Amino acid sequence: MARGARATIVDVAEAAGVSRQTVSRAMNDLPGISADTKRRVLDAAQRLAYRPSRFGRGLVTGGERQLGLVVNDLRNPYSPELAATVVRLAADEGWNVMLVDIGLAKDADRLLASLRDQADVVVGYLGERSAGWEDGLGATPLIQLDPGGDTVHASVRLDPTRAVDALAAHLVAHGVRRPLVLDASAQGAPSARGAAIRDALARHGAPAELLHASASTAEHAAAMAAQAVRRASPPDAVVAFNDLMALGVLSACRHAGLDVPRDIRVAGIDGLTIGALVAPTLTTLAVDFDEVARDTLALAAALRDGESPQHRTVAHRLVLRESA
Amino acid sequence: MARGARATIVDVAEAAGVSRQTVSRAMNDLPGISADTKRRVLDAAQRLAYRPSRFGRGLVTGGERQLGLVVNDLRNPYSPELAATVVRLAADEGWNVMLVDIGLAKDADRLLASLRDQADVVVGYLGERSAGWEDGLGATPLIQLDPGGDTVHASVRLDPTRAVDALAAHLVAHGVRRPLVLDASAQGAPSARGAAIRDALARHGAPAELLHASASTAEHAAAMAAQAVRRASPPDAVVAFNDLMALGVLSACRHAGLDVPRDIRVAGIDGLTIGALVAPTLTTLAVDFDEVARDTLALAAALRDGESPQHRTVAHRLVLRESA
DNA sequence: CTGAAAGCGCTTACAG
DNA sequence: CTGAAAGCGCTTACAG
Repeated sequence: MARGARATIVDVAEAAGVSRQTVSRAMNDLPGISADTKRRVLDAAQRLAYRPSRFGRGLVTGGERQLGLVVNDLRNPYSPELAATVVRLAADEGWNVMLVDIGLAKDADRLLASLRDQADVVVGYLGERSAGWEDGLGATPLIQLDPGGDTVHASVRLDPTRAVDALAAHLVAHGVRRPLVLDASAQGAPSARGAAIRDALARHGAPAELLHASASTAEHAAAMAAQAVRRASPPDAVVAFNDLMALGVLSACRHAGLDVPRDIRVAGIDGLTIGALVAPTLTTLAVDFDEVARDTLALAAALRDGESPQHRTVAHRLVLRESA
Repeated sequence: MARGARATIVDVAEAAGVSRQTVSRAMNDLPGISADTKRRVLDAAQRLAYRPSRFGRGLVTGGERQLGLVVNDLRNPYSPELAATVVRLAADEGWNVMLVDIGLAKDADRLLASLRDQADVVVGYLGERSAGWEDGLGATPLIQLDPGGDTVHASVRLDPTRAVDALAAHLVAHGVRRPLVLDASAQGAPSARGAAIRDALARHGAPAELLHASASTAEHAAAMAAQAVRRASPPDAVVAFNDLMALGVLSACRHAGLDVPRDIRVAGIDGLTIGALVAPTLTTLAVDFDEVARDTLALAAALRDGESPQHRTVAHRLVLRESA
């Protein structure tokens, strides 16, 4: 055994004076080995700090299933809430989860290659990088989470249609007449959900102004909301692209001395846990993370077994709280 | 190639009419292959949906470094904030991160075995499970995050001492006389940080009442705080075991019609991002996640290279905001 | 209860 | 530019 190199099964076999497969028996709690021999082997293993190579073992056993989970920015609580659910359910079904934050990555190419090589199935939000990723992943199966357009890959989509309609009806019923939709999209064009909200409000008789934030952060949203509420004819409701932005809006309203929901109503999208902790608690269109995670794992299992890509859809649910 | 089985390098070689190492050259963008041959190989690979086995490759290349990150409960934002930082910095240094939530796991044994086999180094909060885990991990190196007592493993500790003292001084200077420490610990005995806060307050002339929550959730904290503020002689400050509990306290105060910080001051520990978004913004003892993650990765690299376990300490920092 | 042989899927020298 | 050989570290039958 070379100095500094990791011990292999052969090193342990030599140290214990047995054959390789006897070492394998001892390490894996297999039958057909005397207690005495087993102890001797385990002692030698410990002495050499022996750890079976996951590659050697995986080559013959097939290895464990590894799911590559790609999120956009773990600093938005949406990502960890989803990741938490996926990690929990994945563990129950025997998948390991390799977590990759593509939003913060300096070296996206390396991460991509890493996912391609290390994960059996990749699942995630690719956003506008979809095209490049689809190439970079090669033959590694991909499940797209809420893809913008059509996709040849498996996908789990979110459908806000019904919840958006319910929210619009609720707002209008409570007297909202000048709603502002605080959208977020890199290109400056309305996002799909931004457009859906605007359309629903219009249908219910309260045409909305549409504003675009260049980044979907609380800070951006707070800054834009602070400006909007200072105008001569301020909005009487703000529906934000996501809960994080809605929190920023709440913060701006508070600093502007506005009472929510009396002076202005605020709603977000995502259904983050934190929305129930803030003051006022946040009305939102909630995603059922459990359902998304379950669907995702079902699709992943199918892909891994060589089945063709499937598609699922999860609907948002209107959760009325204090803010709207 | 068997029906349903994954294509191997040999299948591609046969389909393309070349040898295995020519396939390897094509797949890995190595030199010494004609453009024509390469295209033919890549075509065959695509046709067969060929994906190089990470085990076959890892066996000869040594494979990528895999860090097993163990968190206690991803639903507490502390875990994802830490995970986010670790994932980001780990990616920069070429580590993959396998994320495991031990708090939510049904089958901790399987997860442990999985970690032992799949990760090169395991890092995490083991809490009261330390003993069992240390055995279960076998020879896989472990870095304990903020271990309670002494440990033979590498560790990154958090040290609240100075920040706690600064907080106590601040509270007392602002007239606090009847502080309540809302602690959390499974055994009902004061936690290390609970005791540190109590001692610091006593030193500064404001002996505190110590209350134990059985779980460190916002809900538990809210319930206990709601009771405490209803008493004849309510506390004039609450320092919570962590930010999540402090958020629960804020919520309880709000529902009780108390103004924070005028009627009662509230502080937490952790420095969660969300603390800056709530109303009022939360005073806290912040952990520098970047420093923790950097230290962790440094220790992990050392362990992987066979060096002996090291120990680091990261100090909390008092962040004064509106709530105290 | 123990061991000799074969093989998992890949890459790395080395020949040609 | 291409291929035959060896070997990475393990487990799975199969003999004894």
